[in-house]
Amino acid sequence: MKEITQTKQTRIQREKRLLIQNAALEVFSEFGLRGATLDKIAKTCGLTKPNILYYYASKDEIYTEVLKSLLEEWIRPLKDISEQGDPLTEILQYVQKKLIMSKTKKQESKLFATEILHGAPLTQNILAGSLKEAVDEKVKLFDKWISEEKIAPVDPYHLIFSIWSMTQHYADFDIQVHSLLNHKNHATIFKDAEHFLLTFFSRCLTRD
Amino acid sequence: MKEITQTKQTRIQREKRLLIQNAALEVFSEFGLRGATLDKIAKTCGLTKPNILYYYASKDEIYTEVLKSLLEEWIRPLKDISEQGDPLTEILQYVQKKLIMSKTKKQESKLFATEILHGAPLTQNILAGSLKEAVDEKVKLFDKWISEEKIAPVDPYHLIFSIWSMTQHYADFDIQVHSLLNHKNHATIFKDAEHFLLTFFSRCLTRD
DNA sequence: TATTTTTTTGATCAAATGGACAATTATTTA
DNA sequence: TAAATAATTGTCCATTTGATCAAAAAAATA
Repeated sequence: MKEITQTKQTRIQREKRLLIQNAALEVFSEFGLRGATLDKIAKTCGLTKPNILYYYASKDEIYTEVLKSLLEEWIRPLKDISEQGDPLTEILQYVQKKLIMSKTKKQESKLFATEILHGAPLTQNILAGSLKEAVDEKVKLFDKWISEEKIAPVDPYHLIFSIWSMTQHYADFDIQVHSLLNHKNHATIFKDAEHFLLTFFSRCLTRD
Repeated sequence: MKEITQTKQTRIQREKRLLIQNAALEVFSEFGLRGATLDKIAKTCGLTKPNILYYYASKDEIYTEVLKSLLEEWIRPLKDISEQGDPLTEILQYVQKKLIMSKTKKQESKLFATEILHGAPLTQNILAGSLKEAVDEKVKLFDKWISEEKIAPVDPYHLIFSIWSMTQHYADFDIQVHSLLNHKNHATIFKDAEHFLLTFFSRCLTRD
């Protein structure tokens, strides 16, 4: 097995690769690329180290693959913002979706954050590529909504940044959030966060 | 030199320790605790590896010291929020200060973010200690301002989280920000961000 | 200046770790 | 079922890296 063409994958190959990816996500998100070891990943998924290297040529290749599949998922909700819907509703729904992702995809959020934080060595092209495309498209839409006076005038890029940062904060900085909120119930925190964010953004987007 | 009592430090000790700390900040913020090597730190400050280990017992000790001195600086602007001032002005000034810190202390921001992201193994006690104290005090103040109807009612904890996340985003995710904004001029980005944030928060805090 | 103390460094070590490989085992296919 | 292919693993290797230490150099002190 040198080249795994997507169509010729064995059942075992599919299963094991997925197994490895899940373990890798867990380990990479906790320890980062350099802190993660093949041994840790191996132990996490119950395989041996050489067996992992039978499916992936290198540690870096695992990392890249995990990150790549993550990124597509990461962009998707943004693309769901519809020109047809009510502007404020569409944006608030996006905020909600992103917050839910922070709640249910914490590991993914942390891995992505670590990658960007350390210079995005493996994702620079994606940032400048498909992500930028998706963002630019929605920025145009927001500008249109602003010119039609359907939402208050704000810089659309910075609006998107604010949604990303505020929602992802609850995943990336969960330790801090929990620590400062006296380790309050997880569900409660997210309920409060949701209420705060929706209030916040609707106030901001419905004023001249 | 076994125990360095703060008062008995040599001139050389003070100089070299500072030299090492600066280099360590640079390297740790770029590569994280595990990605950073003593060799890199040594090369960055022009010392040899054993020489560094003459001043610090271990790599972890360097990391801890850098982080500790960073944290005090990090909390300070929060403490500056004054009960005497105009509530909205005080909060907006805090936002401004935090944004300036993101601009001028990018490395510190990234190092802190990485630490929290990976479970704050060395700062947990500080989070639960002095940071929590400072936050709780300001939360009380915000609650007071809300009850006096001087700012709009919002959850003060989440308000603080939102300020932190939105301002620090411009340091921590600078790669992404620059990439999506066509590598626009650095100063311009921060000017736009400032305008956005001030508009944003004043809208949110001046409504029923 | 002579002596003591501090600082610096070259050489070296042990542990961790990514990866290679041949031999073995399991699975698929003809 | 036999042959071929795929999957698994024990063993080993080379490199990296945090840390040690004794000897040399520099600086401080008496």
